[in-house]
Amino acid sequence: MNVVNESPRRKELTRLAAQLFVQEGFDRTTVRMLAQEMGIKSGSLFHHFRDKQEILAAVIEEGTENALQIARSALASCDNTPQARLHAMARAHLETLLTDRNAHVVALYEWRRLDPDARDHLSHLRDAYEALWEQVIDEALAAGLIQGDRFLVSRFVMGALNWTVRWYDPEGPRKPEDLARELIGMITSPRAVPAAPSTIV
Amino acid sequence: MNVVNESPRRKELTRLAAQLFVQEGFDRTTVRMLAQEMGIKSGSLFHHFRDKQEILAAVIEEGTENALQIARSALASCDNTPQARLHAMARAHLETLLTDRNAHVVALYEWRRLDPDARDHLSHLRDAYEALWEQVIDEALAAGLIQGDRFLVSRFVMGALNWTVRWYDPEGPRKPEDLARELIGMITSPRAVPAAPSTIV
DNA sequence: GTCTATAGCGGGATAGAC
DNA sequence: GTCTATCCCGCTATAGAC
Repeated sequence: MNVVNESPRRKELTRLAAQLFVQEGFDRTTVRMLAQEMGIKSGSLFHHFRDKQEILAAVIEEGTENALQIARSALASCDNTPQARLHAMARAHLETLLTDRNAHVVALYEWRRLDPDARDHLSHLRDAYEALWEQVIDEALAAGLIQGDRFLVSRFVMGALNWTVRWYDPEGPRKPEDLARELIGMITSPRAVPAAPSTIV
Repeated sequence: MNVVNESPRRKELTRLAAQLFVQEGFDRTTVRMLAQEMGIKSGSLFHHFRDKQEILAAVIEEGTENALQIARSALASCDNTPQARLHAMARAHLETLLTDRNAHVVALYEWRRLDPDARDHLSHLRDAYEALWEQVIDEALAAGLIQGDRFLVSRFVMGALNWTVRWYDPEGPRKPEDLARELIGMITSPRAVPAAPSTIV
C-alpha cells in the first residue's frame, strides 16, 4: 500500500514521529506535538497523513521492515553455525531496538493501538520477522545447542530481548553486542558461548 | 500512606480499575468507563479517589504488594534447593500475571504513566520485589545451576516472563506452571529441570 | 455516598487562503 | 505544502442537591 506513498518527506516525518512515540507513548503524543517536532503547524500534518492512526501504521511498517532487513543481512553475512546465527539474530534485534531506539520499539510496544485494519495489513510483516526467529531457533534445537519447545523458546527469547527497552542504559558500559552474547550464553550449554563475530580471529 | 485508606469498598473499586487498565491501557481508560464498571456515575468516583492518577497508584501498589506476598510465601513453602526456589519464583510471577491477570500486569506495563511523586513512593515496593528475584538468581549462580552476570540474568529472566502477557492464551493447553518449568529448563543445565513442586514425590 | 449538571480544557480533524 | 482559524467532541474534575 505504501509502496506508492514513499516520498522522502514522508519518510522523514515518520522517523520523527517514531521518536516521539517512543518517548511519550502513542496515546500521549498529540498531533500538535508531532507537528512541532516536524517544524510545521498541526493542520499541515494532515496533508501527509490521513489521520493519527496512519502515522502509527507508517511507523510500525517502517520499524518492522527495517528490523526484517537488518536481520536478514546479519544472517546472510555471519558464519553458518547455529551459534553464530543465533547470536547474529539477537544482536540485530537488539541493535534495532537500542541503537536506533525508534520505529522497531514502536512496532513492539504500540502494536495494540493499531486499528484492526492496519493490524491485518501489517501482520504479514510481523509474522515474517517472527518466522525468521523461529527458523534460527529451530536450527539451534536441531543442533542440540538448546532444548525445549520451539514455540516457547522463541517467545521467551524474544521477550527477554524486547524487555531490554525498559531497563537498558545507552550511556552504560554494555553494548547491544554484549547483551546478545550474554543472552545466548545463558540459554546454551556452558561451553557453547560464541565469541564476537570474527573480528579478531 | 494507604494503610489508613484501605476500605473494602476502595479495594473492590481498585480491583475493577485494574481489569480495565489491562484491557484498554491507562490512557485510553476514561473515568466514565471506570465509573460504569463500578456501577456508579463518573462524578461519584472522585469521592473515593482524588484523581485518575491516584487510581493508577492504588492499582500498582496493590499489584506489587500482592506479587511480593505471593512470591514470599511460594519461597517459604518450596524445597530449599536453588532449582526449586527458581521454579517457585517463576511460577508465582506467572500466576500473578496470567491467572489474576490484573494489578500486577498494570504495575509492569503502566509504571511509566505514574507521576514522579507516585513513582518515588512506590519504587520501594518494586525494588523489594526485584531484590527477591536477584537473591534467588544469586543462589542459582552460586550453585552453578546457571551462568552469567547477575544483573543481566535477572533482567533477561524477568523480561521473558513479563512478555508472556503479550502472547499467552489462558484458553490454551499450557498452564503458568508449565511455562515456569520450561523457562527454568531453558536456562539451566540440561539435566537440571526440576519437576512439579513435590506433588507426586 | 451517589446523583445531576456543567465548567474548562485540550484533543483530532477540516476549510479555505496563500 | 503550509498557514490560520476554528469546529466539535470527549475528557477530567468540580459544585451542590439529595
